[in-house]
Amino acid sequence: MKYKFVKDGIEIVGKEDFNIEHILECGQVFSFQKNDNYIVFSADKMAEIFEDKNGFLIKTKSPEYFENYFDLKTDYSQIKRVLSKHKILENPVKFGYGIRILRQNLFETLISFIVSANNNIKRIKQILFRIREKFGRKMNGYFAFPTRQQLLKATEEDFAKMGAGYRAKYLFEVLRQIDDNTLQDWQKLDTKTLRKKLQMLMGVGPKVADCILLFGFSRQDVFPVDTWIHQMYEKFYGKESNREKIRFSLTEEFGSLSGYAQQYLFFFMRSE
DNA sequence: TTCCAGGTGCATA
DNA sequence: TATGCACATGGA
Repeated sequence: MKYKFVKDGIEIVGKEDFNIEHILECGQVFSFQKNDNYIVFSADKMAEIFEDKNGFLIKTKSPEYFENYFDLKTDYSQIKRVLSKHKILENPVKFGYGIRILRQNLFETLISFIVSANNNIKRIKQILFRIREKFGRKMNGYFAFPTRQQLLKATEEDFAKMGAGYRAKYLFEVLRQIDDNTLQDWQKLDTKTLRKKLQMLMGVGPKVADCILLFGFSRQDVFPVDTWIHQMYEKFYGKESNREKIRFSLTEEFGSLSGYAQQYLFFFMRSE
């Protein structure tokens, strides 16, 4: 995929490997709005994405940040070629052709996916927007995602009032289990060790850990198994199984491309 | 009214 | 190690 930096941001040429609807609606991210165009918020940055007949314009004041965020240097055509050879992924890859796995802010990803547990996407988005509004820095026309220091001011009741439900306690606790540098420091760990570290955090089990690994730490060798993937697996492979076995089986099958495979499947399943 | 949503923590055997 | 249950909330 070709892209270039322009005056207002980044210009994406072509539509085969970049589709903003696929990217934002495939369940990997919750902080975005759809008006006439999509607007996405990440940490304290924002971008508005415009579509024209040749491709897309990522309008932003932080082009380098969003070049990384949208993973523009990775060749998704190649990934899709390999994955399409798996029977189960043939249609999902066609359907979600424009998906890219985002490289999201670590702290924001941690908080977001703790909120996501046993919750639905619409409500997850609402809760996270309230957290931004109440504790994030006011920017020009939007709110930044709060830093750990800002969120330390929140009480458990504050999180509950914002709709977090029983996860309010997890949020309150996890902020005190890490310090300001913990997640950055963990980047040097291998995936298996990092996964164990994450699961020691309050509200972080196998599924949430895998999402943080994939969408925050860019570890594409993990395969988050949620209710949708669980359903899909039992339907397609025709056998009952538990999440841990499914996770093992699918990471064996897809290896270093597990995370990509998972996103095409998840997006496809949810569309049906 | 009951079920479900990108599950996890905790008690129990 | 594995299983069962409780857990906030709101839409279908």
